[in-house]
Amino acid sequence: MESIVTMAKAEQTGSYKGSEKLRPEEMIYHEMLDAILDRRLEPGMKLIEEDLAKTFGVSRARIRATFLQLAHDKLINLVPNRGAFVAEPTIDEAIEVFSARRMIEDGVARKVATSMTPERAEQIKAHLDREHDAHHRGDHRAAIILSGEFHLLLARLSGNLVIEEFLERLILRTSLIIAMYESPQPVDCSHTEHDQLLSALLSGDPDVAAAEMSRHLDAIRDRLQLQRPKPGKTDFASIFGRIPTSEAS
Amino acid sequence: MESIVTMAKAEQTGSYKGSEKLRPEEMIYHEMLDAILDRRLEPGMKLIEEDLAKTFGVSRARIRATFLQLAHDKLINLVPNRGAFVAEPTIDEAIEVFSARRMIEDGVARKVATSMTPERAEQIKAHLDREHDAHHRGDHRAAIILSGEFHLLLARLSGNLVIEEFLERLILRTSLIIAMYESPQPVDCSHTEHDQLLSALLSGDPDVAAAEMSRHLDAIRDRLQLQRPKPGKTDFASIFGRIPTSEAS
DNA sequence: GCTGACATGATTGTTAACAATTTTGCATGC
DNA sequence: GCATGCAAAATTGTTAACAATCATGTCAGC
Repeated sequence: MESIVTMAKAEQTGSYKGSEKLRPEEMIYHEMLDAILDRRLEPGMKLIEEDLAKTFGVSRARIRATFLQLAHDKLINLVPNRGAFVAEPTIDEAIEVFSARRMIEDGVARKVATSMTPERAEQIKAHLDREHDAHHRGDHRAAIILSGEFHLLLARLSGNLVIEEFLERLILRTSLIIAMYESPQPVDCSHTEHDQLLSALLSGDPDVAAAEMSRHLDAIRDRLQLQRPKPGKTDFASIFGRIPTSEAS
Repeated sequence: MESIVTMAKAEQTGSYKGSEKLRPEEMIYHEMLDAILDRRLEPGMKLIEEDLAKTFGVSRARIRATFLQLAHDKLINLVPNRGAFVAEPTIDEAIEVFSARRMIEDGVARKVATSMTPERAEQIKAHLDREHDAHHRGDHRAAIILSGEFHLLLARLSGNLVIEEFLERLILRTSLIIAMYESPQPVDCSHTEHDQLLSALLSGDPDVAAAEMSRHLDAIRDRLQLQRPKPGKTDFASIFGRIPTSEAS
């Protein structure tokens, strides 16, 4: 899996679709990923097998296999005999994802800080340039994806493939969470925070690096509107503040 | 997912098979999991769809879906047009799994140590009793599984579902690694180490707890024979100490 | 005796049709 | 007007057959 990387690469060149020769199964997975993170597929939306099969020109069997992958990454929900729905991460889930990330990425920051080399520093700086660029272009979506890839880059530099893969999944979930809960006027300051993070990493002090990472992740979380559930299309319970018992309007 | 828990429960009562009414898809997943961890399915073994389908009395489609799940947990390898094979974790993979576990479980130990209550202590002690019991019964397999469940219990007490699920996968992989690389005469002292871990957790000091956890995980790893690859059935390269070029006997 | 092409069998990949289930719409009765 | 039951449509779940691919064994040629 290197979806985020692939996506970010595509962001640079423009469109993601068909920019590389992927096997159809991977292509479909990435297309759907793309659509979910881009909110063309809204949280809660029903995903009908046959429609998707026709859209992509493949059989339902392949769609079902893709569903299993997406469900494993918790980007969709699979309900027996009911079908597949774009995931709607709850506030509790969102909080747990950030908590898990802090737990893991503290360790990542520690390792990266204590194994820093000029070469690696350059790698990180090069990535930060791309982030700044996307931000100044006003390309919000590219900024979110590159921001995720920044964290993935650090995981890679930490030198543990297992952690890297796991974090990739968490970052995808985070992107979905951000898409769901971001403020109406997105105050996207993460690129500044990434600069500060680089400084902390360059200090070589693992405690400083970990503290900065925690602060950064908390900041992302706190910029979200995690106070009340953002009502989905039919979330009457939260709209009217009570458990739905009948269909009263 | 609560496979390990389910399996451990079954261990108590005796056989795992069919001890609970699971949906057939879950049943098959658990049966295969069971067989892999129990080494009835040896690492590298080919898994033929039709044979398994007949064995379990289901269609190939369901077997294929199960394969996707197992492959996602890295318990089998899926090779296009070739089929499914029981995973053969390499030494490097094994080391990375332990490294990742240390990274995560250090944090788990910290959290559990700082949130200990008499009730939770009792929960842990009760589990340790079961471990000792299995050990004195000489039930090696139950001991391995309960040992894994001990770590999973701590993850649960740490209060993060994301971490818990991730760690469950890593523990499953660890079980496979242990099955592959354990010493001929298994010196299974982990139950003693778990006692020490409990002491460290009860101290309430997060640093002490984390240090003990690291020591424990390193100890498990160091008890394995991770120096040279354990030859599979047809690993002539390691048997004869050279690259295979022809079929010379 | 060894190499390589070829045919054969085994296995995976794919498709389409059928069965089971759920959802939707409509009519009926209160 | 509203709930209930029923029928129809839509959708998922399952199966079996077919196509494509890979592994194996055989045999001609050198």
